[in-house]
Amino acid sequence: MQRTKIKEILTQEKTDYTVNVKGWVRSFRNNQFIALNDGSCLGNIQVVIGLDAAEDVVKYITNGACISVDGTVIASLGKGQKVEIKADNVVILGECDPEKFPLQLKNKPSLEYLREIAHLRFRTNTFGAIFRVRHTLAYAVHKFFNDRGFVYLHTPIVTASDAEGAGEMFRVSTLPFDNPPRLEDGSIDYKEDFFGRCTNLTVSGQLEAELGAMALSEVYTFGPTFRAENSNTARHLAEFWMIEPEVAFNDITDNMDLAEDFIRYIIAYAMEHNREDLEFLAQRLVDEEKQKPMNERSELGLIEKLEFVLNNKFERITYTQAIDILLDSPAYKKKKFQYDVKWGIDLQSEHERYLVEKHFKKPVIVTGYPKDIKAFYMRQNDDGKTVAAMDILAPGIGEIVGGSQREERLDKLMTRMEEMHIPTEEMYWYLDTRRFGTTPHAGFGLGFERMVLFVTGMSNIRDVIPFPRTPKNAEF
RNA sequence: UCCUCCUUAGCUCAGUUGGUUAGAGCACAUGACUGUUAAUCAUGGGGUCCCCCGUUCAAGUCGGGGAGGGGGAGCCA
Repeated sequence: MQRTKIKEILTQEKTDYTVNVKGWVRSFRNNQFIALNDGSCLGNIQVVIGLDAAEDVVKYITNGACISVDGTVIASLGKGQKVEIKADNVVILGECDPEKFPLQLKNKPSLEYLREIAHLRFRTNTFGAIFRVRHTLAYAVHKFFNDRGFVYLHTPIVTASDAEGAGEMFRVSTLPFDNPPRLEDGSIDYKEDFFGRCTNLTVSGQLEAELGAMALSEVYTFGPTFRAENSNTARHLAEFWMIEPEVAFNDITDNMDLAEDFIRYIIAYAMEHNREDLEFLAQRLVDEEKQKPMNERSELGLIEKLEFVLNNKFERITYTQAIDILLDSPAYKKKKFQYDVKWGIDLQSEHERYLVEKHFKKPVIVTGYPKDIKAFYMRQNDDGKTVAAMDILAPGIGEIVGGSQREERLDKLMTRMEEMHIPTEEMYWYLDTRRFGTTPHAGFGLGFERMVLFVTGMSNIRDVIPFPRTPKNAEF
């Protein structure tokens, strides 16, 4: 018999038909009632077996075991579920020794413990919900851009460009570690390496995305990104997924509009398609925060927070305005900030948090940063001091989007690169777009895991990617 | 990398002023019961108290060092 997904049985609520279901046992009560989950949805189907069931089958129906059930869907005789399966035949597909199985759901295992058994944590309600939501968000990313005529551009994972300065990079090499070929001055001879030059894993697909945009008009990337920073925080990964749209003819305002539409669209898509999972995650957050003092709890529930983002425009301010707000804030006057505030500084986490969580209480887009704290490719404003950068700051997450209008004027771009000691000859391919048919264009990068954090209400980025890579951790 | 907290049974955690035999719930085993919803009840097995060194008559408990993890910060997205 063809397998039926548990989601289909639970949502249709039809009765009196025969089915086959397969899944993993979540609980087995009273030698009669199996809570079975196949990952198709949050809920379990209750499978009822007779008290006369074969003993050599019953003894292998343990938490974690994988079973196949043939039976009839009937209206449940008990309370707590509308339909259940009266089993005619149960086959043990995979035994699970309960004494050795590390995942004991009744103990409400901690997120930290589950991280250590990340290969099994998919079998919990929480991680099932997270990864279904993550999938939906990823799908919505492609749907959003596809519906608007963007081309999905696969930018390279291996790159020889280290010009962007977006952080430490992972070296890609086939040279022997212990005895690499060397030049006369003792430095490593990369001409002998696989690519004939020094190569690394990409830290951003932006520069290549710009090349595509300067012909295809609208492109986006969505791929893995690698940073070899020794960052040990709940918001950083060494391997993460980044989305980088790049649009010809867009200015900084178009760029902000695109980012806002994009964020709203994928949240709305998840709200529509993963309502049950999000409601479960909302309840999880409430339960988790019960242990916190009142003043540290979220003002809004998860669902309310997402609805708020859907229904309210993001606040748009300039960097200069942000500094003025901070200087005028009670927190500044009471010397609550650890880092000083003055025009020209890079905004610290505490400053961003104040703006987003205390002052505006909604996502904030900050534009017009001082050029000295931003990357070379950002378009210089007429004031000679600032660039057309934009950062979107989200409550609880911090920077979720970083973007800019790009400097399309060759002379200004070259001058800036020279000031920042970026080799213009090596970057000829980037500069060629400004030499041959240049035009204003803009784009941004969005950290996908940070988006998943925001939507699921989780607080550690290691819990929203299946197998997190962080300093000293590449397990699984 | 810095600050801070934590590490006791397979899991979650208690363990008083340093005191003699380290506990509970869950999980597991055996038995009972059978329309349960984290099923229930009874009985039972289960410990490198993270590691090393030290103080002490005596260390899970105090001190020093180390490892791993959490939270915050920096770097960064």
